[in-house]
Amino acid sequence: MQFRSRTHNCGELREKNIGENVVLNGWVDRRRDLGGVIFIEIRDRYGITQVVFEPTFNPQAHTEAKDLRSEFVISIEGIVRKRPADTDNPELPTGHIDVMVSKLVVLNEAETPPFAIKDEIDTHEDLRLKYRYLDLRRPKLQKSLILRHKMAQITRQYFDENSFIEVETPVLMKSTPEGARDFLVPSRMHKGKFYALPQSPQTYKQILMVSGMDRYFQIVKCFRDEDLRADRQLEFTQIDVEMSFVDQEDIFVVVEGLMKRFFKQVWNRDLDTPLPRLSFDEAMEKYGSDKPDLRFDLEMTTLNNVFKNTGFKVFKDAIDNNGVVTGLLAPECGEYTRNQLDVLTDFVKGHGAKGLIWIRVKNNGNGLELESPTMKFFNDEEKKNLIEALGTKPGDLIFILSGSKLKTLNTMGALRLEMARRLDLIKENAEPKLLWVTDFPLFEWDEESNRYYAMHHPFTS
RNA sequence: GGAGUGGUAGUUCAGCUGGUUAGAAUGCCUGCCUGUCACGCAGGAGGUCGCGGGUUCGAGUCCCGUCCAUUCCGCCA
Repeated sequence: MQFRSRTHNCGELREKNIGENVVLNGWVDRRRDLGGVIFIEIRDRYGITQVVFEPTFNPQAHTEAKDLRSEFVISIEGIVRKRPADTDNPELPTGHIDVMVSKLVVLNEAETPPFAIKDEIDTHEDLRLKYRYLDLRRPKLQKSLILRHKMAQITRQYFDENSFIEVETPVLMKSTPEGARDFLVPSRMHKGKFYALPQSPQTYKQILMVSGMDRYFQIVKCFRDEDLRADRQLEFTQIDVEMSFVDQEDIFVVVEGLMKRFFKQVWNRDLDTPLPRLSFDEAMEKYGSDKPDLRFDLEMTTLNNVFKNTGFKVFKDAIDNNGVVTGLLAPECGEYTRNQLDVLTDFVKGHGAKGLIWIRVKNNGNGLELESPTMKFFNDEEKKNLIEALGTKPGDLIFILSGSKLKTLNTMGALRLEMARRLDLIKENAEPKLLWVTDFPLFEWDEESNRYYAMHHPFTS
């Protein structure tokens, strides 16, 4: 069948094109058959354009258009027209015009798709993955791919401007002792032996530094054979960088420069630099995480000083064993029911805590009163100091956890995030809060094996 | 490796302490409709209730097993 190749994509026609004879190719996004007139929205990755079939203009095309269905791939030829008064669609960039069709060619028919090709769907991921080619037609996913492309371009340009060399490193390599499990590939030539897939290009980039390459980067796929999480895949891409003859400050400057450029060129936002910095110790004590979410204010407070002479055995044991007593103030949660508190107790138990101490803060007429099954273990001075340390008000709820330091702080950090979710503190369009976490310990004490083990370090892995 | 939650129409879900013909929305099909844009209106089709076993007069519903999905812990960072 004869048809012309496309003259425009589906996102670019404007009022200045009125009167032109154009050819569009794309997928049928939506069909509105009014009987006498048929509107088809035709979609490609650039956008959507409404095309019109009218029997008085072209009866044959109008008749053929009755059989169009979702996701048919079509080619249309027609005249760009200004839409009649009051029928513009301000939602579409192309919404001031439509195309009166003189010729329709169905390039491919389609079965009814198992889910709608639009952004707002709640179809389960397994079905979306089964029909990945359909899912990828959705504008949202197309935007994601385009975003990745754009960030890769920015990354290459930025590092090139700063004298970095992009080097591809091998994918089939010898196993190296990183933390995670290696993916293995059996070797045909060396029977019984295996290649490992890289968890990161760590060893190669160090060789490059020794070789005098001086500044290297790579946008590189890495593989870790560990159990999945919602935000964790077996394979992922990282921007890998290494520099010689530098100190920590130089690394901050280089990376902040890249982040600044991402924000500007991708979202047209100005990112203030230098970024705030937080030491690992401070991050753990205040937020219970080495990657704290600062988009909301809840902070944890270490209470070791408040309870340094306590008679409460649980706290005393923690403090004597170099552990921690940490508190979290949940504002205006004093009305939480016993049932809600039990759910939260189960939550921290799931993270390895033995239990959760909760205290309701009340007003008894002449001052604050703390109400909790645990209160009998605290003396008046401890109560007073606790109120002071947390700055609590009537109606608040206090949580306390105690135990070995990192584990307990981590658990409270998880509770902090959980409370933020429950209190809806993380707003949908909240400003991103970037920060550096510095001064990571090189080794961490492991209680179970009774030995130190190496912690990962943000600049080496 | 462990724990929780879920699996019912193409899709997303409802279905109470077990009880007549398993529902809704949307999608799909048919008809009507010349300016819609989530078009509208009328009608219709569509189900091995994940699978296997058990309890019961009777199971979508309760029990056991199993598979799959998902979230978290461990793990990883």
